[in-house]
Amino acid sequence: MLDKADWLWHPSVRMSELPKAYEPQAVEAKWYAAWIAGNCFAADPASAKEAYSIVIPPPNVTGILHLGHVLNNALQDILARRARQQDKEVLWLPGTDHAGIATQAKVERELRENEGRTRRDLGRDEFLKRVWEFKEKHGDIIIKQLKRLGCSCDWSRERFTMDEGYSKWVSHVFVELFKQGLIYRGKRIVNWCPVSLTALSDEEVIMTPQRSKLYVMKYELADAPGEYLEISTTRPETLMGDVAVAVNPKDPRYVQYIGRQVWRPFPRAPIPVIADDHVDIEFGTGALKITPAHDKADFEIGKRHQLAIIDVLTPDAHIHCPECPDLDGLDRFVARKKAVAKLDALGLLIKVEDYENNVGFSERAHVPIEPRISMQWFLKYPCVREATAAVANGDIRFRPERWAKTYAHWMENLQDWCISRQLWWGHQIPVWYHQDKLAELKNAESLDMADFEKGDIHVGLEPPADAHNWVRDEDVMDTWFSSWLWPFATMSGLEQDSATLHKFYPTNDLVTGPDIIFFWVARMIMAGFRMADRPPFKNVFFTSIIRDLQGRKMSKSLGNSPDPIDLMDKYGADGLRFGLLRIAPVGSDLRFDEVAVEEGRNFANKLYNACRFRQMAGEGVSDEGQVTRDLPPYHIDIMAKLDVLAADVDASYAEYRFGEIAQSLYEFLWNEFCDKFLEAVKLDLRANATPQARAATLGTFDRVMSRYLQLMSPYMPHITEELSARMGYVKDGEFLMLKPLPATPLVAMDAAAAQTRAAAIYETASRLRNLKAEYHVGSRKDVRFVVKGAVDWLSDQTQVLGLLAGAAEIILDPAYEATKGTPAAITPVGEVYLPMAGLIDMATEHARLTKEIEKIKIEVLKCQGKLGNASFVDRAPPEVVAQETARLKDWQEKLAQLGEMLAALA
RNA sequence: GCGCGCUUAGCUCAGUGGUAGAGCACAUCCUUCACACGGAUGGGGUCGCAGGUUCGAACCCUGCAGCGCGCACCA
Repeated sequence: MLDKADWLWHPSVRMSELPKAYEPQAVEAKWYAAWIAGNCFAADPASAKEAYSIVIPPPNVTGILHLGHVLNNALQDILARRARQQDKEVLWLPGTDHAGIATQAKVERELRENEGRTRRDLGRDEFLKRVWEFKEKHGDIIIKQLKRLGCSCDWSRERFTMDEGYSKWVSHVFVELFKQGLIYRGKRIVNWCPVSLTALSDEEVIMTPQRSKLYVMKYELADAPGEYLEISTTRPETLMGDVAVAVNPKDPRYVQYIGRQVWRPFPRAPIPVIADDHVDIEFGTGALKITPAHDKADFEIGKRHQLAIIDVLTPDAHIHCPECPDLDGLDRFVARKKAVAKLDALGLLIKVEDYENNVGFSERAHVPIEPRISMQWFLKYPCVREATAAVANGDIRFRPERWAKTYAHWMENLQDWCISRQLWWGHQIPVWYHQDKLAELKNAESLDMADFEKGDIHVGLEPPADAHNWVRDEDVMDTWFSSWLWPFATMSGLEQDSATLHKFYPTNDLVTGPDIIFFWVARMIMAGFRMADRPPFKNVFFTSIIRDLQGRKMSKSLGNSPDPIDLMDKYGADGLRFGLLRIAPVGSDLRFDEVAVEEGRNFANKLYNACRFRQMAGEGVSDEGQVTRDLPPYHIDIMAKLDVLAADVDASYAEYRFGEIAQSLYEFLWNEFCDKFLEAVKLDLRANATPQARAATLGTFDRVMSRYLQLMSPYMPHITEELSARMGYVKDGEFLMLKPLPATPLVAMDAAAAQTRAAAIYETASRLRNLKAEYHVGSRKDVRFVVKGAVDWLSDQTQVLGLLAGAAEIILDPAYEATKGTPAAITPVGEVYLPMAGLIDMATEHARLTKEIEKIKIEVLKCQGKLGNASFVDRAPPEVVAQETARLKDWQEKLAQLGEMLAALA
């Protein structure tokens, strides 16, 4: 048994003695600790209950929480908590990702800044030791932050993509796919990041429009001095790697040149003019220089024409060309300028045009990537057909559905995945090369099962027995090559946790951002089929991408990304969750405004105060007996509305319409429960109320509130748990979060008649308040209304109506003869009059109006002063000027109106 | 070039065939014993534009414009 003394509300502390404003911080920490102590988040694979599971999209192990995480994880928490209320056995499996490039880059930067050393200075083993230390130091920050948010993950099952068991799976899959012939090694053009010094997959390259230049130059024909071929290029710095000039065979301008040679200016050498269909006749001059080492298309053309490959760039994108000493060693962009100057000096530069083209940038290092030939490992995706079909036929359902199209399109155009990275932090490729064959293998064009079968390489989970004769491949695998196994591998170390896997795989819901649909979602689906013959999840919910109010993506460099921890300090975790969820649209991006979180906090406060009111109003003597027709209509009405709310919430969950749920919960509590019901029953809670009325009212309150708190619990778990405990809605030692949802509605009878009456009273009260305001007695409590032609049941409700309308008395007078000019309104309960006699004394009213007019005149002058001020009009934002202008107009109208009233009095 | 979204009040967004909505902001009133993180009242919208379908269109269809995103190409 857990010790409750330090966290449960002490009975001697009454609500009424508590602060007027809800203070979430202590409450949230207290309940999170209680849930952990109560083992509330643990998933039991042996349970007989229906299983419900989610795996967390693992955040980067050294990352820190941002708003995207908050939205994403709040949604998962809501789903997990809702499933527990539906009495399911819930597993929300947490963990972190080793994030190869990101983490390694962080440690390398720290190393450089603190010690002035590089990873190579340390060597692989020592460096990896440092990364692990870094991970130990920073690795649990984001986990702690998720706990602060209230996430109900089964922390006993926390996994890391480089855990021993997990790593074994990664290698195992590599070995399997290699033996299946889907993984091979080859020399290809890859996306090379010259800062991270590694290959990248196509998905890690961000195409960005750039303002650049198109250079037009000319190469002299070798057999016809003085005759030139014009060529356009954006990359003159690579021309030392040119091995040909290509033209389209259908281009009449150039047919005569095909098969002849032109002079490459530097290093000066003759290169052939070749014909290739790839060349676009329309573009530039229609002649294309071919640099197979530095362009993907050129590489293909080079292969078709058996051209040589001349690599003129180093891995960090400096020129390597000893034959051109003036360029050798220069950075690629410096060399570009120099090469252009050289061409110009040789008289070969014709013109330079401004030109916009797309340049691929490294996702992490934010520099242009370099197409580069290198030896890399590639994967031909497995189970493509099954994975494509699963989404197309609805076995896996995407929400919003339109992402299925994006997925299908990508699946149809799959390119082999470059899975090797020239990093140290990650899962090292489980391939060993035989010492004797090393040189040979290094230069091999490709490497696959054939080499394995010859015994030249070893591919396996363990090193070969005679390890000293073998050298292990130095590369590690792409991080996503481990994350794509996440749903499966987290539930099964190599020593299979078959019970967990059996109970909780496949998972029910995946909640993630649409930006990683290719990186992660699609690949997980393929891996799921490959590993378990089944899709890894049934539903994928794609969250909104969070932007700032200007519509820009949140980013560290823009500084437009609020720290969720600050927001939780200010507004509480519940306030942040609820506020964010309430504005999250279904299919589009979300523009974040801190005001939303403030509203979340305000809402928590409203809820807290509604409960505080109930506790102040009476001890726990509530009558929760049968709901009968004898109850006042307001009671039946609010209970019926609660039933509708529960049904609406249910339907919205089925459609994953989370914002709608939050909105319904918000409106019910604020507009229906507090503004209407609580106001209508206040009389019954006063000291002079009958004990029966009082008990009935407390009974209705408790029935509605206990169910309401339960419905709200997944969104605002802490405050609802707190209030349920304090109000006695859950027993000591039990938890609201584990309490199953009620199976039956509150109101079994037909509530229509009562609801009609309640609605009529609320509607009438609103009309009467309106009437009062219109006649400038909005704040007066001493008004009397007279109802003529009242509906027959109104006599029972005059007190409530008076309270709601802010009137001293509601008089039913079928024979009432209103004096001419008496304010009146037609209401659902009859004609209502507001006799003004005695309400307003001529002299006081005259004085009031005069005073009012003086005040307004000053305001008018103020506005006129501002607007008459040229610098204000010039400098203030247009909306402020418009606002002032509108204010001025308002004041002037008011002034005129009051003037008329004053004149009428006199 | 292909595809997908979006366009409704000053702002952020709901609203899918029947009298235009919410929150915030704004204006006025109220510190009345749950809550000023509150209550009441009010002003404010040719629902991007143009056609079409319909008794009736913010909603369905077509076209156009603007904004955003993804993919492909880019010498």
